[in-house]
Amino acid sequence: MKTTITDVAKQAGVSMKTVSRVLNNEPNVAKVTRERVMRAASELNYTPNLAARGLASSRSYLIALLYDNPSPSYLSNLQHGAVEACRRNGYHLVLEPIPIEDVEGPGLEARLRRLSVDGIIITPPLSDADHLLKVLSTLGLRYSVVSPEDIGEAPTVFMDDSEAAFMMGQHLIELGHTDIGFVKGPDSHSSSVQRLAGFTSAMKKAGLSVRDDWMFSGDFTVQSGVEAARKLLSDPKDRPTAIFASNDDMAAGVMTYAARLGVSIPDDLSVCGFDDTPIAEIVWPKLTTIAQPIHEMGKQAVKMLIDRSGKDRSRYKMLEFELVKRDSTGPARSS
Amino acid sequence: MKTTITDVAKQAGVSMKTVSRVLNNEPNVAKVTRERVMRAASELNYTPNLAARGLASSRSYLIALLYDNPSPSYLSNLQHGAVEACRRNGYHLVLEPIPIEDVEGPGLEARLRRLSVDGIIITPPLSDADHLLKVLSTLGLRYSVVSPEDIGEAPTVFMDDSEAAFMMGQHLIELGHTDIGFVKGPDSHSSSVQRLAGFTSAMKKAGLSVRDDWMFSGDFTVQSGVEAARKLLSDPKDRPTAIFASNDDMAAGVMTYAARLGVSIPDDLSVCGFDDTPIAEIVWPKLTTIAQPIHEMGKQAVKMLIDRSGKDRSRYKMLEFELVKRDSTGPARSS
DNA sequence: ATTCACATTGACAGCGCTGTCAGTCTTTGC
DNA sequence: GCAAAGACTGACAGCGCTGTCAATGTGAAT
Repeated sequence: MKTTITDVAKQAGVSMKTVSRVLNNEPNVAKVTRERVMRAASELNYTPNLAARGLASSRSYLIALLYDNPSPSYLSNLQHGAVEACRRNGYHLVLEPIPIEDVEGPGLEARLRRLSVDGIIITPPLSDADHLLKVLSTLGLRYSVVSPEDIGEAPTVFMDDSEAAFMMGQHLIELGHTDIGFVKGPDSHSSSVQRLAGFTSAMKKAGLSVRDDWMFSGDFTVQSGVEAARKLLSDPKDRPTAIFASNDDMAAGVMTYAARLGVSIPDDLSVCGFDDTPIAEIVWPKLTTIAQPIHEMGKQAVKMLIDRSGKDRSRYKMLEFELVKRDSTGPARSS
Repeated sequence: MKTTITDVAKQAGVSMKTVSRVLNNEPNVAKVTRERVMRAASELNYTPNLAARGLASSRSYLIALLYDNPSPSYLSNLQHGAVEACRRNGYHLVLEPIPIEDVEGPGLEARLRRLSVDGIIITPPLSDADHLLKVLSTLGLRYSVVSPEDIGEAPTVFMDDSEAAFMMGQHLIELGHTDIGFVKGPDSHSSSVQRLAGFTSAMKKAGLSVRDDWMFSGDFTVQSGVEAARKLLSDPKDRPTAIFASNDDMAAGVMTYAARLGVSIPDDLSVCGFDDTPIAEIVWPKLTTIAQPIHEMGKQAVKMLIDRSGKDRSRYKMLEFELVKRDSTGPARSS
């Protein structure tokens, strides 16, 4: 029933190997031969058997995406980018959730070994799990990392979170704000650290200081943004005039709480976020934030895995972010 | 370097075939033998070669998820459910985006054939593409469908969109609303049709009618919700007191526009959505909506593919929705 | 004791493809 | 014109596993 390479070979009057060569775009096949084979293949509706190919060539044409519970929109963007790059090169993307708490566990190594893919993409927060990267290296698996930091010796795709936070800080400062609150992300994410650092350095450069009691840690959820806002805005006499949240969800939380309090944005309070997720356009007023090239990161992560021998041998790729000014930030009230 | 089944067999002092039996949990292996093999395998750190297994058994242990540009949170939920079910059964999930406009195209058949997975999951809006389902059947591929309608003869997982919309309609009516506007989704999604039908029937049952000029079509985006609200609320003298949007994004759009207009929710206007995406908790006031068991749908879709011979032979599975009452709907103003 | 069913095991032949290597046929350089 | 280099092609041996079928051992049934 199923047509094999042998059938095609017979039909085209050549050897199996030649058919294989044509199908894999190998050089050194005469043009006529190539065409004859192509025709035969399409006449017979031939479809290569991936398992057989994999067995013989020890390549699976699969790439795994390892992740742990990121925000849906982040994951979805990254995926799209990755899938797109995969498709363009004849690869497929398989999903592999790894709870970060399992990273140190015993089953991990077996699980990774069993994966049998041609390449693995590591996404935050897994990128911060040194142990994972070490195991991957030990097992000799190809992988690339999407990470806010360029660590280790694996191909890395990243964006300069720190620089972006710096620019956002400057944006607020240019608007005349001096009393700025900050909502941090969890310390375990290195992007949290980077973002804080960028903000702090912008403040320092402007000769401003960051008040400890205007700095709260959230966990990247809307709820934690609300909590942070509750504290930051507790004293009507002594409030920041701007709040920089480390991601959009927390910024949305801050805005929600401010609205409930009757604090008007951006007149009484400027708010900005980070990531440019869909919420940024949904909240009102629309959120000023940092747009990450997440889609592109997914693409690049795959490319670095596939272009094994390409000319572009750079080990890392830094992508550009964009400061998207919308309506949630405005000039500081001249009090 | 790589340990093969032969190595394990040697180490355990049995034949390859026996090792294979143990690894695949086949019956008729003596307990002692089984244990000896297990030990040998783990001592050697043996990992089966998937490609070889696939070639010999013509099974890939892969399941493909076909989708076209759904909302990130929908996709992500469904994926998680599907991946979870896959993992539990030793399968892996591969992503396969199919732009709906390609469904009728020439490349589709080849692409599907080439996929070589053990099962395929079709998600909306692809579930409405009859041609796609037909091709899959023709090719003899196993597939299951996630769809608001139970059509065709393939295993189907669904939720009663119509019933849910009916209940939401009743909810508004019970609150005393009689002037209700509706924001439809695109006609090409059968869920749009179902939701409208459910709403209409609730209205009819209460002896109310749906005004044509209070009914607008959106495309499931926030922006289209804004547009619809602009029209629905254009005449301050003659406005609906409640608006039922066919999904949360459009509901959020309606709320944003209402806020801009100074129309207070839920005092002046009740708004409700459908899907219970994360936005529902982010907007203020929080959105009354229908929670879909999307995660569970993903799981079931995989299960129906895998349990080929299970006892549970029912061809479809209807899952329960939940009407989540939050703060965006309230009693109609007694004018 | 003898037969028979069934549990347990192993030998062996591929699954459909690609890597290796060797063979033939053209070019090219001088 | 002749050798060397290159272009093109095919034979063949597996890749690592599972399906088939036959061989053996074991206890129950007669």
